[in-house]
Amino acid sequence: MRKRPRQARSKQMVADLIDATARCIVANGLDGTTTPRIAELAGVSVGSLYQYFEDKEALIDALVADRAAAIARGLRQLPVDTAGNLRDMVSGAIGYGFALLRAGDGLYVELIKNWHRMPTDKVADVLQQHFLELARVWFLRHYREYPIENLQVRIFIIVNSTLFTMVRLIADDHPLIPQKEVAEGLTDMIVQYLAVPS
Amino acid sequence: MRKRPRQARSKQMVADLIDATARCIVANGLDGTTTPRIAELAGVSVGSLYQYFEDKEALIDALVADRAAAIARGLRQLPVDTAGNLRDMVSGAIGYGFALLRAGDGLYVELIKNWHRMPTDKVADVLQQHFLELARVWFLRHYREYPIENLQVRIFIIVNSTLFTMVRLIADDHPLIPQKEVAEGLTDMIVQYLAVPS
Amino acid sequence: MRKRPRQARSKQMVADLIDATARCIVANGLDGTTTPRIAELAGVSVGSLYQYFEDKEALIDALVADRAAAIARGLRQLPVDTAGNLRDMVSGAIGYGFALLRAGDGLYVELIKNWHRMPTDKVADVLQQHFLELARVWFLRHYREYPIENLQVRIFIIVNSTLFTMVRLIADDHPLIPQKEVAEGLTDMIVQYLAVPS
Amino acid sequence: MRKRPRQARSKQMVADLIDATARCIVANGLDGTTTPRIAELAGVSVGSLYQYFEDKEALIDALVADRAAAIARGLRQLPVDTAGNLRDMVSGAIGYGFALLRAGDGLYVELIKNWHRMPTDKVADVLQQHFLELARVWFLRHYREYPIENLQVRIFIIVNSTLFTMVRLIADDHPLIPQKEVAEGLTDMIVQYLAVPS
DNA sequence: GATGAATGAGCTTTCATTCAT
DNA sequence: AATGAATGAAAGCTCATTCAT
Repeated sequence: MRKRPRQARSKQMVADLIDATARCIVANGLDGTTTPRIAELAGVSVGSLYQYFEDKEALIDALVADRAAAIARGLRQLPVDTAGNLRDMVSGAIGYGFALLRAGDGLYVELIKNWHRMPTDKVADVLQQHFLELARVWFLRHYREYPIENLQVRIFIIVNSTLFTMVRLIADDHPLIPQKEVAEGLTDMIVQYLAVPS
Repeated sequence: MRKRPRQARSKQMVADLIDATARCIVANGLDGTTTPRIAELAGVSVGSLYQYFEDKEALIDALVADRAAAIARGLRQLPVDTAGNLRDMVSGAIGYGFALLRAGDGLYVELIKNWHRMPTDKVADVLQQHFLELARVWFLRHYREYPIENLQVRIFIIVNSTLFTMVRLIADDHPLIPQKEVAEGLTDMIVQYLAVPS
Repeated sequence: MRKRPRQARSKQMVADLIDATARCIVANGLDGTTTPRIAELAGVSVGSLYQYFEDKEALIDALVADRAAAIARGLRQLPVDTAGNLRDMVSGAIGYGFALLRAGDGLYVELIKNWHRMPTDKVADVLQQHFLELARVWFLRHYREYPIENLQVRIFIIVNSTLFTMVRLIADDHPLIPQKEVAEGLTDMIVQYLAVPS
Repeated sequence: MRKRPRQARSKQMVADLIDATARCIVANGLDGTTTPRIAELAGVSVGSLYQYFEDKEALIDALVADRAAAIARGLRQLPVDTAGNLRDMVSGAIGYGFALLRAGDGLYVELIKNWHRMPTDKVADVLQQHFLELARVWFLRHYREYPIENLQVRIFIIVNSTLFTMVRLIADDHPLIPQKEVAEGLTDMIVQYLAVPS
């Protein structure tokens, strides 16, 4: 960001631009997202866009950071019963994940599809961190001597496996497999993988 | 293809163009792959490119089809001991997968990163078909009444999970986790997932 | 038009582009009229051209519409004595037509030559409408029971005959026949054709 | 023509190329007529095309010359009763003209539409010459002292008027006026114009 | 600060023509 | 003579970015 928006108006402008970027991606896809279109959707001039953001990439960066934070907030506020059953936790997380991806008119799906063109894969990082923490707490309660350092690898594998399997399913216009079965399959796989100490 | 390559020279040209496309993708990424650059790398004029391929997309299609066929051939020629141990089979497949992705200077990684812009996701399909067949044969030998229809879902999950976890790891310039650990983790996860009948 | 010209500068730009298009057609013919050439003649970049016009066709459309309107205006302001002699009216119209076609350095001739590639044949339509109206008024005054519905066919024949005969004459670099004789011939033909009720 | 085709095979090739050009224009319009397409339709290579014709223009020239000759032949073989009634002669000629234009799948219409891009307007010349001759004979029989030099102007006007009025009507996909009425109108106009000595 | 007109490099694609075979 | 692969200039058009107002 070129300039810290100290005044309310500036903050509003930044927020508007990020929001317009999201709407533009939803409407036109990432490839169809152009700076003139974003500016138009935000109701400001292209010039203003460049007043607040170094370039187009910075704007998308900001959008991703924004959504990553929002997701992190959402995850933190999710009531998690760390005393409960592992399968229920995993199943719940996967259900929440599908719901999240289906929401936002495909914004998240489009962003994850294009993760390699994104600033940093902040969303995946956020999810990785969150579930790592969650798993840590849960295992601390249930298996006192669970090898924690191993957990990081497992979470990396689980988060990426789940995320991209979900996206691949959703992105398929005529999927041969129903979402419910994939959700159950993923749940089975994850629970078994986590439950068996290496 | 616009013109069927009848003569030896034509066949060479088609092969050169596909090869140049591969090198261009490796060198410039899919977004940086332009018709002038491909033509230059192939050492021919842009016009020649369009003598053999309807458009840029057709050229990339041809590359993908070519590599998909090569991978399918490679997989078929892989010595597979269907009488053997499941874990060894899975571990071997994952090792082979990592080797394949590391080879070709990142061409496959770049193609899989951009799966949603590819002709059809031929590579993923090839892998899915192959492993589905493999698993079918193996389970027929070892668990006579394994629920086969469920296998399709499992293979979908496994192929996508593995593929994208691998790509995400390789695409990360400074991965915190060594490939060996991810390979072992994936193997664990898959073996357990496959071994337990639902 | 992509962008409505709100500011004076924009209006000037649109006018300049249309003017440059006219000059380009005059200088290079319709086939030699390209977007780079138009932009160069207008003294702006190609990009600017596309800020104001959807595509090349839209620009040519605008030029034709502009000139059609100008011609319509010119025709309306022509002092017409509907009480007067038919031959004088026709003769005057033909003289005016020749003068118009000779003016503009051949722009009109080039446009009419290419009528079938024009937006709609706006120029011919304009002329047809105008002369239809004129003829209607004149005949209403002079022959109370002239078969009006027949008039439409006659005007169609007359306008096209006259227009293309004139253009063919003017387009001929070394015509064997002087314009004056063709003008008189056309006048004779039209007057006789109109005067005799079917 | 680069080279006089002395041998039968060469003559055949030239004829084939001209025929292919005609078919190409009919199928793709003049703008869609490219040398590769012509060669393909003729069943020869582009190289051969350039062996017999200087360039694309020369080929189209040849086609026009060929058809002009054919039309001239057709006209000469038409039984004309120079002793007969003028209106019948004109009416017959116009009917013949419409039939000719409607025939050939639109080749003649396409050529006349693009007369200004044609070698020379050979077709119009042919028609002009023919009708001039015809008129001369007829008038010699009926009006001994008809001013012949005036006839040239009249024929010029009549041929162009008729030709382009017809083409404009045929080229209109949804003409408001039926062909029959235009044919009658043209006949009326021409007969009156010719009948009245200046 | 805000604007939006203006830019221009660069992309994809076409096609008349040539020339080695 | 015949072939057809190869050429490359040139077209239409896009869009991230700048800068005068």
